[in-house]
Amino acid sequence: MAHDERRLEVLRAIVQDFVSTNDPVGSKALAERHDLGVSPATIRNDMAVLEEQGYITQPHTSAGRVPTDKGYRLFVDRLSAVKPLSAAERKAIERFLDGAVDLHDVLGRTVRLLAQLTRQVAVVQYPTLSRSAVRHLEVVQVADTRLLLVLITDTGRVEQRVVECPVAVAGDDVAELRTLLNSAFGGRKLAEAGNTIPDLLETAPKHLRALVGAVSATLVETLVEPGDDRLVIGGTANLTLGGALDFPGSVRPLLEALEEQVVVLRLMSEVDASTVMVRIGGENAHESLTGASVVSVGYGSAGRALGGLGIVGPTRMDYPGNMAAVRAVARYVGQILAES
Amino acid sequence: MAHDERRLEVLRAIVQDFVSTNDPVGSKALAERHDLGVSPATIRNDMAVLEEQGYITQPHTSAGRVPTDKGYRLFVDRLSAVKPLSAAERKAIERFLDGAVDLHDVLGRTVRLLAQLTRQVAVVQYPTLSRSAVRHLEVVQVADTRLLLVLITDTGRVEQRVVECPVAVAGDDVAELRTLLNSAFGGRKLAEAGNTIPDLLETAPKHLRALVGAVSATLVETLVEPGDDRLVIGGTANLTLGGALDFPGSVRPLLEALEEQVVVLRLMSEVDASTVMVRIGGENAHESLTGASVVSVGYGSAGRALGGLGIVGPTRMDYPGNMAAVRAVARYVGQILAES
DNA sequence: GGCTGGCACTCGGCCTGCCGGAGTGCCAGC
DNA sequence: GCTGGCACTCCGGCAGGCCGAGTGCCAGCC
Repeated sequence: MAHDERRLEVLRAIVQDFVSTNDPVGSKALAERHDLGVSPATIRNDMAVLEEQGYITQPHTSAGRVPTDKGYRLFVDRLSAVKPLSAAERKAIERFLDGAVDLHDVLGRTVRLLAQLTRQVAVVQYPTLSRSAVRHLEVVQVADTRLLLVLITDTGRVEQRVVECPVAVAGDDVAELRTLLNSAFGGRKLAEAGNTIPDLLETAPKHLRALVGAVSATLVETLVEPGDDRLVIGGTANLTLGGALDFPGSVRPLLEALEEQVVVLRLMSEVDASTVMVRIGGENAHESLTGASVVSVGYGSAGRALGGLGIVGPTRMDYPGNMAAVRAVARYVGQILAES
Repeated sequence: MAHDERRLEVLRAIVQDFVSTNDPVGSKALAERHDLGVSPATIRNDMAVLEEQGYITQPHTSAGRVPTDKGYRLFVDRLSAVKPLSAAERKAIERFLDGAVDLHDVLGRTVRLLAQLTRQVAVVQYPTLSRSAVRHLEVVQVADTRLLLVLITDTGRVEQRVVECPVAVAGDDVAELRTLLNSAFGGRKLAEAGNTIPDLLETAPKHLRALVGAVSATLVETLVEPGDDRLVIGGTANLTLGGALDFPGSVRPLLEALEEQVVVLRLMSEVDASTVMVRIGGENAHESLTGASVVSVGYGSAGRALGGLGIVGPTRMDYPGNMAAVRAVARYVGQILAES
């Protein structure tokens, strides 16, 4: 029905206006700014229906309307077209990310870029260890019974762990251990590494067994634990952009949740490499995020999500623009990591 | 003179009261809360003098007095006794930092600990590369003409760089290169590494010269550039603790400066391992910090400062307490890093 | 000479009442 | 089913007045 059509059009107009002005939007202003072809009075009727259906709400009588979480949801699902990035923005992405010297640098630049592009808080997860493969394992002796195990993944991530050995380690053993480990784990996905350990223990020369056992135990602990996933966060200053308007309960709990990382990591673990995920306000499981929206997507190459990245901001955000930015940045990061 | 004595005592009382209550403090309240042995009227006279000398100021007529930067400076220099940490706090430091698995973890815990202890923003610098020594250099081939150089320092820091080689690298060359590099740089301070390069180039087997050249160039670039120093920041949520009172111009510029890192890195480069440095308000060179105070100190072992750590907060802070916390944490971190 | 109590003064914060504007809901008419 | 008109509501800002906190100054006292 043309009737419902227009009502959705009104909702779209409300969302757009409210996002850009940050003021509750009234029927008159809507009629002026948008070519809806009807009078304010008619719009009022539509608004009353929209409010009854729960898509919009009034902060108080005689204020304009504001979209609810449900309203934003409908907007994102049905009313927003994908907004292509401007040429300048594409250029900025390239300029920003090219010339990064290592993974740390790539992700650091990514988070700054995303924050700048979207004017929101940006979050980038390091490539998940469990989905990465071993490029190289290095063993360095630091003391008689203490080794430093350095893991280098195919995504360029480097992790280190100190391994306490049950017995003193001879100098020659280190080299032997190194080749042993690399031939056992090299090229393998870390998620599968656990399976090869029994084999490895069996075939290892006797004098190395204890050593191999200790080292592989550490290795497995390091990668099985999802708590070892890392996060880079940037643009927190953007939280204060909208004054106290965007986050009525102050930005404090949000900052705390971001620093805690646990909450955000859980979010990132749900990403998918092909579709941008949007969680609006109350859709977020964790309480500290119920006043915020999260736009996230996985990055990686060939459909394999290495990790997630995204933004966190007020529910009053430019969804189409931010979704486009997040997707574009993720693609580019995926490319860069595939190259190196 | 007993006269001046008391005036300083009044200043101390003002600082203490203002820090704990966040309200401008008046003569009457001062006389009640502190045993100054004189009447409010006398205190008023002293306050008038202190104000004339620039140690305190009135936000407006008929409000109490508030210390100026100069007042805090005098307080820190002459009026504050070192406040020993409570047993519980010492315990907390140990509990928090023990059990860290690697450098990243140690510094991450440190920053959380400091933020929690002081209720301010905490900043921890990674051990400076130039002051560290090479524990091990690892070379991994990623492509025909591309090597991954991994540097492990004696402080447990791991850095990686991709090296583009002028010629294709043979598999055997990698192992040779590795031993060569390690015998040349192993155990050496990175700051001196540059000097050994000419020697190294001369003694290197001919077929490796180009390779060695490329690798050592990357190595030097990595360590000479101070921009490669890293920072961990935590507790930014604490900036919002005092409401809008502590940072009238909003916390925005401060958050931006912290994320920028450059400003903070410069601060950290000036630390000294033996004395806690306090910069109050306008004493900070950078404009974004003129409304804040910084308490910092170097950490390390045996007088050698590996890096800096500290806190950033409002000028209205508990200087003695924060100085004690910063010093204690730095000591403990130094110990832990010396052990590993 | 320095301290003290008293007193007049200042000024910000808060509460009150008031008004205008924005926006709504409803209704009758087209 | 849309539209113009109208009465109603309620927020936000403004002016005025009061109160309290705090000061500066002065005369008197030790």
